[in-house]
Amino acid sequence: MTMSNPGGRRRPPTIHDVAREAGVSRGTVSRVLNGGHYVSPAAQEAVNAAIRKTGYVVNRHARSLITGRSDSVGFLLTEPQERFFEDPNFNVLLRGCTQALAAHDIPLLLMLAGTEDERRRITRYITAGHVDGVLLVSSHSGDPVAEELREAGVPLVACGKPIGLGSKVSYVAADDRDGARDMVRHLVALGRRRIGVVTGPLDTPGGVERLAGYREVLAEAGIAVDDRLVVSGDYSRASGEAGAERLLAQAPDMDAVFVASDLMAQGVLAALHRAGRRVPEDIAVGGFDDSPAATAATPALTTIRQPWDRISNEMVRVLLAEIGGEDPSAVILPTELVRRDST
Amino acid sequence: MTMSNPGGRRRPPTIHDVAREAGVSRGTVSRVLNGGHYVSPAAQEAVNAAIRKTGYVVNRHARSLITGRSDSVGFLLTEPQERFFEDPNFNVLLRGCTQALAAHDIPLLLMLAGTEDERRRITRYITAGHVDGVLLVSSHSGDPVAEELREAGVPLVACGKPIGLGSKVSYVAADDRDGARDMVRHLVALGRRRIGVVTGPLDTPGGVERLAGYREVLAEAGIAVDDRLVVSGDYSRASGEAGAERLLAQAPDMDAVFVASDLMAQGVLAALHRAGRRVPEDIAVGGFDDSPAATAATPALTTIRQPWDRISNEMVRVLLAEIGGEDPSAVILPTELVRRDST
DNA sequence: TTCTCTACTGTGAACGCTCACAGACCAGGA
DNA sequence: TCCTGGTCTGTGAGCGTTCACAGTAGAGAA
Repeated sequence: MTMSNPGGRRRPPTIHDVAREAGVSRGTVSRVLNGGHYVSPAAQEAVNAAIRKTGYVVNRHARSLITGRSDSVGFLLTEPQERFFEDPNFNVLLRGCTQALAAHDIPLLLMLAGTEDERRRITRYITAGHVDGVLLVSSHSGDPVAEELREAGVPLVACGKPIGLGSKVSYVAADDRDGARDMVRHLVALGRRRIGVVTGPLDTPGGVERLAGYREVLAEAGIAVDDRLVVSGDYSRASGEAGAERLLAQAPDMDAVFVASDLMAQGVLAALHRAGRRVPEDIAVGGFDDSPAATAATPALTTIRQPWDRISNEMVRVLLAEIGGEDPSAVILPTELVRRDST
Repeated sequence: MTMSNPGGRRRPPTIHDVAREAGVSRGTVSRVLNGGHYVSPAAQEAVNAAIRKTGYVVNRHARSLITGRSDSVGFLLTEPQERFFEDPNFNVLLRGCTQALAAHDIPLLLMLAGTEDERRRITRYITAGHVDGVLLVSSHSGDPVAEELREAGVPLVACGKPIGLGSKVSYVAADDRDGARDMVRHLVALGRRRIGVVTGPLDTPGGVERLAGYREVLAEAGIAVDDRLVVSGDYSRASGEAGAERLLAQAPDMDAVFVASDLMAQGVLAALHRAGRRVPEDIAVGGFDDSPAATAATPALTTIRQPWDRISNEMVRVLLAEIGGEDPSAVILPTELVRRDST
């Protein structure tokens, strides 16, 4: 075996090499590459054979240079990163998006905008057209990146309803309110009446909506809302622990608690255990997310399953549609109650 | 405010626009962009001002087309993905690499090669020169992707020592054996003599080395190795649980157990709890990784901290060096014993 | 003065691809 | 017969950048 370029990387074949090999012109090869319209079957076949023989792979830089598209999308994280990387849902989302994009042969660029500097750098990078669109993961309101990108006309799909922005940005979200309703109805159906809640941050849609669902069900069940039964957390385990302690102090007769995330619910379980309350006998605990934390908890957590696999698929679908010229759209996906041992 | 292109994305300024604005030629702008050698201070200043004024950002596609470099690197995951995404260390690694690369203004492309199809597609993509180098996360041996990439001459840095490949591939790893030694010495120092071990998969360096460290310390302490005290897991929580049950059945007098990952250790704790053994009174448990699972466990886990932040930094450093033409190199980083409540 | 050397600058020519266009060919209808 | 319209093909131009090269100007040496 002879090596024309030992130890290094060979000069890859170009569209020209393929054309010569197939005995056709560059134009014909290009047409085959882009859908094969207006190409005779004979030419089609010759080109495909030549591509296989030469091992040709299209040079995306050259293509992007002329088309103006980059055929890649960004996955942008604007939260303080620890929180998201700590969140098991994030993994599922990232994996799902990567796979859904891979099916379209589109690479995913991971971008973290933690500090102000990074934020600026990334905004420039994106608005310069280095990605065709952005999958945005940032639930907090008032995110300047999202606003800037929207103004620059960059196709954008958020995960969860962005509070700060107008209605002109696409998003995909689980039906938080309905999920919360399901869980609280479940607790009510178990005969519980002193139902506490540990909400998420109230500047996030998840925080607001899940609390709203809780209130609605109490109202429809004719149970008065007691402010001592409502505390807020920040989705972290520690905040769940602190929240449960506050609830126990304010309302010792609590017989159930709806926690707006599984991670917080883990903290709640720890606090209840420490306080000597049995779960679910004394206090039933319902989580939200159906993350790995739910099954890891003792007892295993009854929770609301968010359809993360579908969410990531929908985010990609909506983004590609928007890149293709369609108008922004919102997708709300249903949740599901998963009953385990904590209720 | 007038909008030349309302609603859409403006045509971004080119190097030509900058040159005109600054009253110099394309060449001079290009020189400023690439380090500023052989450029007069006056021209330098004029160009920088023009860049600020026009909001110019270099078109990486055009640059890549001519330089042959892509100025991006791939982060390649060849494991069955669930496992890695379940692994908290993976997050830290991914985050660390993204940040370390961002400091060099290099985007990270996330690539998952789960199925055979994906593997082929990604190999083609990479060898076609769409990334300058690859950060490889795959601890199992016999990985065909790594071998193919190495043969194609693609700069490559593995996380953990790749078992299958020759010595010609760079890697960065924690000192597994030394970490295991520290933990087992710690258990011995506590007076434990019937020390079990739940290893990782024995086709991974982590599996092999941590077991070797365990054996070394027992030997140096004059404790005979008892095969009934050695079981293997696959780093998953469930396998830890199963492993602990097997250990309890085979060696009921066990008074300590070294578990090769925190996630497995969580499973071990659950099994011990179910069996009515108190930790650490009856059985001391030592983990490995110092992942979030360690602090989340009850009791909080004594473990070996892997320096993931340093690992990701080193991986990026070594990869960039290799892209720059340096020879492959291996980096081994020290671990640290973190004492908590389980020992 | 003239020659050399260095610092600096501008100008084609690529890089590999797509796109618009023009032309060739063949069928069917007038 | 000629024309029309569809299918198919090749060609030149150009995307925005870097690179090699040629050239200019000024300082210092001969």
